[in-house]
Amino acid sequence: MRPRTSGRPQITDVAAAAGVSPATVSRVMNGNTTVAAALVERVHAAAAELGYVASPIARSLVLGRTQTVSVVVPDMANPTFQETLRGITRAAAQQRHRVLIADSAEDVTAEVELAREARRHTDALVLCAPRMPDEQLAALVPSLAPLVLTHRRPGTGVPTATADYRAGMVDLGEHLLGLGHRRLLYLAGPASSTNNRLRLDGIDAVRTAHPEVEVVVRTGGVSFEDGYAAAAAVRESGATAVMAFNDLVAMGLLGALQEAGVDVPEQVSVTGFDDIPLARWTTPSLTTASVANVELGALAWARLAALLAGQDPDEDVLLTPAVTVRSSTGPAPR
Amino acid sequence: MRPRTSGRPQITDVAAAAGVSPATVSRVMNGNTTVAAALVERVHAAAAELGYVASPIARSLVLGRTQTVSVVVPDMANPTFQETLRGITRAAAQQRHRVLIADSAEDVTAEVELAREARRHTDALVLCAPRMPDEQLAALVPSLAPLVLTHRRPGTGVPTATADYRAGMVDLGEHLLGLGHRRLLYLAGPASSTNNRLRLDGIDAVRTAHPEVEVVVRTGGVSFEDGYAAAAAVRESGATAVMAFNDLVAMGLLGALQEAGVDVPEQVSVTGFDDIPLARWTTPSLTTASVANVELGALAWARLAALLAGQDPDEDVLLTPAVTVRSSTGPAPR
DNA sequence: TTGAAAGCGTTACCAC
DNA sequence: GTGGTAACGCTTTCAA
Repeated sequence: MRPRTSGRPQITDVAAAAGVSPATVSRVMNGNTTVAAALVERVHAAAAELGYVASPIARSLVLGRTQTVSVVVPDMANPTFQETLRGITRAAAQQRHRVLIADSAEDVTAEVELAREARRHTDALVLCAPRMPDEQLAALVPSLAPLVLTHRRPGTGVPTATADYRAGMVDLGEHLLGLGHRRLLYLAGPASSTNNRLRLDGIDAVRTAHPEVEVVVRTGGVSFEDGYAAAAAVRESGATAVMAFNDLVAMGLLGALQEAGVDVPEQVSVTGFDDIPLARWTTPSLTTASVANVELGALAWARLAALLAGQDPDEDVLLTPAVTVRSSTGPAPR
Repeated sequence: MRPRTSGRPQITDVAAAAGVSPATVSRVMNGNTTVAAALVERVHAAAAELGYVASPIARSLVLGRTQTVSVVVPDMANPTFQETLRGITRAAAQQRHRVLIADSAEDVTAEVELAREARRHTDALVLCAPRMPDEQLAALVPSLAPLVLTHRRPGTGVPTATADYRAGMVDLGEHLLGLGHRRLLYLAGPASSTNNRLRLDGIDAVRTAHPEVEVVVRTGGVSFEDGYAAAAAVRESGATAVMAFNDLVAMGLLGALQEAGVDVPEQVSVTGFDDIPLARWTTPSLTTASVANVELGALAWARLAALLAGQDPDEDVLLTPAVTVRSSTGPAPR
């Protein structure tokens, strides 16, 4: 016979101490009301005495659920995913669920296996901004369900919570046009990125709505460094307003322009995207499109919770980013 | 008889398909070498055919381990803990361990219960910057072990990985003194915070080493807003150099000073602490003490891994923050 | 080398 | 109401 592996008291210990059967202890611990008050009392006393808490693993095995969900993010260092993860975690905690986290480090191959793995250990899965192509995702869905997506467009039949990047871009564009700008520059993100694609769609919508306006697109990037490096291209372009792919790029650009003696917003207006916490604190503070990622996370959890409860999740979420006007945009020069 | 709860193939299915016993399947799946090559072959084929993967829950129950550890952080929105969490997660993933995350939202009461809860579900626990007092922590240790602490001083007998905030403060002070500053101001963090206590110790060390230097202490805070609000106090103090509790406070101060037309570093030098990702991108860029939190996380994992393997963890980590000189500090005026 | 069977610690069905 | 006991899906001892 093997020695008892855990030093912790078990249900049989409590049962013996209370002079009842394990079944009764289980009933009491789970709040089953069909137990005589006297026994309930004795069981609680015995459990408290021994410091008994049921083994979650054993419960998971018999109940078929872990009360835990997994979240797979492409990059834990990215503020967007940090916020989303926070939203999910806090919402899940409210309903006594735990969150297992997996970071794919932007590796598409790893992402697939990580998702499978993570899902196996938990009851459900949130894929944040999955990088894998639609077909691959669609093929995975059955084995990953219950599944919710964030930062990715609906279309796979999976409940989704994301932001309307296209609309955000349009709104930023309109803001700049309203300030009199007629020559805009979009510093694009990675060509392969869905979110960049959506922003470009927004740019196209602006072009269509305002044929008199010129919108140039240049490759920018995703990071401070990329934005910093784009300063030269910005100055050459002759644009009076620059729309960066995200806040990081915008901040890098801001720094480079300042160093070059270019006044923002007097000479050039700059917009970001995302409204990361620091956007408010740059000099000048950054006009950007605020994406409510924490809320997005909470909404993703709500859909997952519905799925777990066997209910139909609410319809897909498409949060419209709010244009937050700060000091980095102003009237077009001259 | 209950219906089979999971739709997934089980070990008995594979055994049947391969014409062997479940025991043999288990042995093959776990790489036990005492199985005949022919059987190994057949089992692998059957498993692949059925898409069999052993249930982690069932394995956990019998093996007594989950291959999962918990990390409790006081605030997921805090860059320090995000970085530490990332360090832990990535290091753990390398050794095929998962991470369960819990956010106490700076609630000391919740922290204790959260830690207990999290630990029950996993093999071990990392407490990041636990806010609870020493005695309470010491009392909890037995029930939480294996346990590792980050961002907290050793002393409880628990393996610890933290940064030497005192030394960082001293080094920042010396940097400023080297620039000719003779009147410094420290914008203190929360009085209850251990990390503020350590920084104050550093301030005291500077005072002792340089009796001719005046170091004023004012309550600052922890956030951008706090730093922004401290600008007036800074100007009144007459200090030529300000040491902020952290980068966030320093950035808020930078913004307020800029708005007030105070030149940094020409009129006032400013230092932060932590070197969060954006410190490099403020204008002017921020001189600060860099704490290698990702590395700290990895080191915490290493200690936890040792504990899990039944080995003695390496000695406690006390990383010295590196003074990173950027543009927010310069020679004292006049 | 292989298989039977006894756990791992619960829950829930079925009797009483 | 309460207690036996068969699952839950796996690993590992023990025998053959």
